[in-house]
Amino acid sequence: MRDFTKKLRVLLIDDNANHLRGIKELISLETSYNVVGATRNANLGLGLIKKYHPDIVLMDINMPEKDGLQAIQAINKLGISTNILILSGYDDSDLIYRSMKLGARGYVLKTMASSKLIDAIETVADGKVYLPSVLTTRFFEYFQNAAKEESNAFVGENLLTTLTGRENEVLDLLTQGINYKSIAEKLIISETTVKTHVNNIFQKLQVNDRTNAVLYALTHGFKPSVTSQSVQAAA
Amino acid sequence: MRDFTKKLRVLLIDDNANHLRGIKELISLETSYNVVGATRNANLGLGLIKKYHPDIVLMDINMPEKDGLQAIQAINKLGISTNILILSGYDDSDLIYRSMKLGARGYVLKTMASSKLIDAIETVADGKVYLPSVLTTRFFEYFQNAAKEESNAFVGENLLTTLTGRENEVLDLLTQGINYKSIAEKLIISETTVKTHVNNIFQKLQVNDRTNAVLYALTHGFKPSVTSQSVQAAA
DNA sequence: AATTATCTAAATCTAAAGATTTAGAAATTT
DNA sequence: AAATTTCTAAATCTTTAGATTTAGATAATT
Repeated sequence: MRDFTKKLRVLLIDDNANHLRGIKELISLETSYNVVGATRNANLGLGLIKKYHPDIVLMDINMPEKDGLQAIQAINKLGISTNILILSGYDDSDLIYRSMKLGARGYVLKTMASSKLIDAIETVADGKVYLPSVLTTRFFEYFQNAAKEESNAFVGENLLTTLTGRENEVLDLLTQGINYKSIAEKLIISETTVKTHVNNIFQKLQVNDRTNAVLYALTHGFKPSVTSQSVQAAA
Repeated sequence: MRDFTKKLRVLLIDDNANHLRGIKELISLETSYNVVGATRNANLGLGLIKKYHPDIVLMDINMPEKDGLQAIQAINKLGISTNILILSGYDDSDLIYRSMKLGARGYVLKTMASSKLIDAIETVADGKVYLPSVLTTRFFEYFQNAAKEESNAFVGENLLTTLTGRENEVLDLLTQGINYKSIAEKLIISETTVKTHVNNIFQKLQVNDRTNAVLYALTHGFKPSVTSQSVQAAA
């Protein structure tokens, strides 16, 4: 959670000197903000971020070539908990999408009212995400599709529930592509016992070989019941 | 896209008679809306939806028991292009999450200003999604996690790119858990040829058996290059 | 024209996987 | 106490799977 007793430290990156000045003035009007730096160059910006660890980086995406997107990646690779808010002149849904995918936390159009910009800064500083509604829709629909696929994995009875604890352990190792011998070593039981378990698994999952057992497991939400895992770690 | 020459047909469902009346009046003030029905019962609402095919269903989620969530599912099962906007007294992030997962397109708190409600209706009617910022963040982060996992599948060189066309076809069938004999039949080549291909695949993917080949394929974004698929469909 | 990549195929072999039956020990449930 | 489930194990057998070598026919490239 954000500390409201301290001023928000903001860094500006915009290759257009006029914009840079304008935004700086606009933000300086807010008493709760502190502009720790302003630069026209993405690389210089990176250095300043390393130096000052700002809470928010306000960055223009329409900088020389595709520097903007690369800068987002570079900033996130620093491992600093800085939230990136993108400023853009264009309402390009695909550009926003890519920016967000690379790790930006908000997107504001330059044509928007300045109150919206403050709104966005507050939202992003608060750890939340600020997006145009078109993009909210896009991300949501991505989620909904994934949720649908996920639920498809659970239609009908899930045969995985019929497996015993030991069978789950064996299936876990099968899904890692391990052969009988190694499974026996890992579980410290004989190879014939493993075969017995595997055959029981096949019958329960109604398959005839390990490949289909693994495929069944992966498409039906198999999650190993992390039993003896810690013990095996040493092996 | 929405047809702006026609009035938006809105249906209301809220078990509280006072709320129902209030919302109805509020919406009736808007000249571009047309309330085609208002009911206090979710089941009755379902009937009205079937009858009138409204553009928007404004529904209270806090109805008797968990009827609200079930109603969302029921409405979507009708296969009618109705957009559901949820009204709720509680700012319960998890309830919103589940509502949206089940197919709602927007969520508005009853404590919000009426202008926000109109905003939400417009947004949802426009085919977009309307969400509180907390939820926007949640959905976005879901997306970002997925995107990260996806990109993890492509770190380093992807050995899948070294496969020839035929090898891709064979691998495709391997990932379906099919054995040598059936693969040979499907591709109308001899079993020994299939073995040759499979061995070449193993070497290229640096694995020793089909299970690991399949696992490699699945974790590295393998998408069969849909070549002779149509031909095999008959087999 | 020569080289290389790809697809095809056979033969041979070894190793691994899978099927099936039987059975004892321990833990759980009825 | 009796019955059932689970985990263990062996023996035996059949069937795939996988490794390796060799090689002819096209197709694509240089």
